Amino acid sequence: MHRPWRSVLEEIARVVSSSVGIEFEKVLKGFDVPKESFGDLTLVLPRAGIDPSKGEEVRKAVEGCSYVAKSELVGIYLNMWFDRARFVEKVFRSFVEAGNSYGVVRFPSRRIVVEYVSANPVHPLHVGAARNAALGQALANMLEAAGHVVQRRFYINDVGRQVAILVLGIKLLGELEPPHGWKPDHWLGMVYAATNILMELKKVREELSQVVSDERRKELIDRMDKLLADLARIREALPDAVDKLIDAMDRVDPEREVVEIARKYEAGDPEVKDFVRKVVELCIQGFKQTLDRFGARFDVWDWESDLVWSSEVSKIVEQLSRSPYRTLYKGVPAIDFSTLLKDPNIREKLRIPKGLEVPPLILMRSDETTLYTVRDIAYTLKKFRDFNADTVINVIASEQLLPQAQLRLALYVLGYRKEAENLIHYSYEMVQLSGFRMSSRRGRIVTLDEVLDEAKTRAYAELEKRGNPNEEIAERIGVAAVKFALVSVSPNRPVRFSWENVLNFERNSAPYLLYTYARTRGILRKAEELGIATEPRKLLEIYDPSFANDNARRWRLVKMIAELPETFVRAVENLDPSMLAIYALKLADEFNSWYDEDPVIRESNEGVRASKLLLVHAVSHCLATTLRILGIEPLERM
RNA sequence: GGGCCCGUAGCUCAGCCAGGAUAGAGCGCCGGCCUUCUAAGCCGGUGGUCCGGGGUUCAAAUCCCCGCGGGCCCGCCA
Repeated sequence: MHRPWRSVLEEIARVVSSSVGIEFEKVLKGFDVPKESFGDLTLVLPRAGIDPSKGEEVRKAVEGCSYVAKSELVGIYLNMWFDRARFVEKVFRSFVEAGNSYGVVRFPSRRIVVEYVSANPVHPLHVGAARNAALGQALANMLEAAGHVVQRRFYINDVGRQVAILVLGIKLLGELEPPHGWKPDHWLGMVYAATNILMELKKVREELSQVVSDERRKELIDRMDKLLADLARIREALPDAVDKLIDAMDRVDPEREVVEIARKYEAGDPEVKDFVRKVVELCIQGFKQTLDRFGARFDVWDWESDLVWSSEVSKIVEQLSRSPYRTLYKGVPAIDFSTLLKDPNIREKLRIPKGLEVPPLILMRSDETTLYTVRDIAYTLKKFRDFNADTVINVIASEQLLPQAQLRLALYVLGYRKEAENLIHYSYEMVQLSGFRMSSRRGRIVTLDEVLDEAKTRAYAELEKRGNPNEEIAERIGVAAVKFALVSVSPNRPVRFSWENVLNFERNSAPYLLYTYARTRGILRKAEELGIATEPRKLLEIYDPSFANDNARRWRLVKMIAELPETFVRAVENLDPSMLAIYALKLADEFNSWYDEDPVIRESNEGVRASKLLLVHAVSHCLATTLRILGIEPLERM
């Protein structure tokens, strides 16, 4: 395991530990990276549990450590300057020896299921799903890099009202073939929204036909206007279909039909089953195109309906019904968690916030159809079972906190304690649109497809400006820009979507990182063309370890190279890939500054040039490693 | 009413979980740098009651409490 930074710190900590008799771990915690003028490393004495009066003693001990060239005691701080040449040697050796695996640290391997995206198959994926996809893939990549065995799953929510509404729309339209030029999920999304709106309009009109107060009447008319405006927008795109739906809607009782479709589907009625599956599959087909483009891959696609038909869900209902926590809630069977939640240990084990009140989990509707969270219990168990998983991670927006808590509690009640403890709700805040609220039911969404298209267009324009337009490269840059924008902010901070934000191509962006990487590759390529050896092992034979002695930028870069494994460990422990994104940006910043003032190839001293080339290799590798984890494949040229 | 998350420069965000020395980037704005490894770059300048108030501490953007503002949730939806 190559962790140069860590091993240097450990060496110093050992010396300190034995000199003052404070535990090694405690000393390690006392280290901090100070401002540059204060050295490379500082030991905050009180934090390490060391009395500042013993400072001089510790300082003398530390000076005996081979990596410390100089030390200075300033108040409670013991500032240390490293022996740069020794440190450089350590870092370069680690880098070369580790080869491709430098920067990632293997953890004890676990089997982990990551469920992500799992968008409702009734409309195209929107920017919210994109954040999920970006986070989920980065998370899965990161865990894999850490040595875990990861399985990626997509849960197809084909049971329930939403799909039934879409199916009704398709049925009324009488065709399951998107018009020419339409991506299937986009078309279905329109049909879904139109059907939804028409159903609501019908309800509003019915209420209006009865006697209601003037105030209510005003409200209803207002709502009707809004619905009509949304409908008009859809009609612009699909006039024939909408007209046909308007017409057909008059002849049916849509509410009844929807309930009927949902009920028959759950019951496994062969005809309905066949038709619903066809519709949903069409939507999934559209999803797959987009997800593929976005780099979100899945090992398994699970159909929610399969769980219902296989009676796995009813078994859960049955088991829960026998539980002592069973109660009646508004006349239907439910599970009451309130007694369970009085036990603070259970709360802690199941990671349920201390003040959170969890409402009862209703086991089934009065018409005996199933409910989402109950179906999810069966699904969770399936995920654990199928993959023999140690951990299951659900990447789901924070708005689902409550049902996810119910899920863990229900597993606990069922006796699946290990599963309950190892089910992680990987929560993230949603993407907000400034200006308007997305509503898939109204057909008002910003789709991932249009965001990616726009990103590509902008990247293409930029490439054109530089005189080498290239479709494929534009696509990769565009997709990377969007992904990075969504994954580089920490998950529990809401992302405000704006085109400027997501399609930023300047600093703090994927294009900036890709550009920087391409620069590193450019140097190595050019060196080879000039007949300069660039093979790291060869360079290690002739390099000059003192090349950073009098150069702040070279030195900073070496330290940053040493830092990657530590950043990686922290990112894995916190399940936070955004830490890697932040690291990559800082590394790129430092590299670009260095690049500008300190030429590599024109360096006349062979040893120094070898050191510089090693540094370029290392930066190149660290950028590539972080980018790949974030789901971005670096480009050799831009 | 209760809960979760967020509040740091005009804007977008690091730093907070593991408290430490004058709080960091980018965008924007102003001014420089392309006969020298890719200017999607570099250098300099501008810009901050770290939402407010208490508390803990030798030390608080960071921990605790109380407020305020914003997003989300509290459904026989998913």
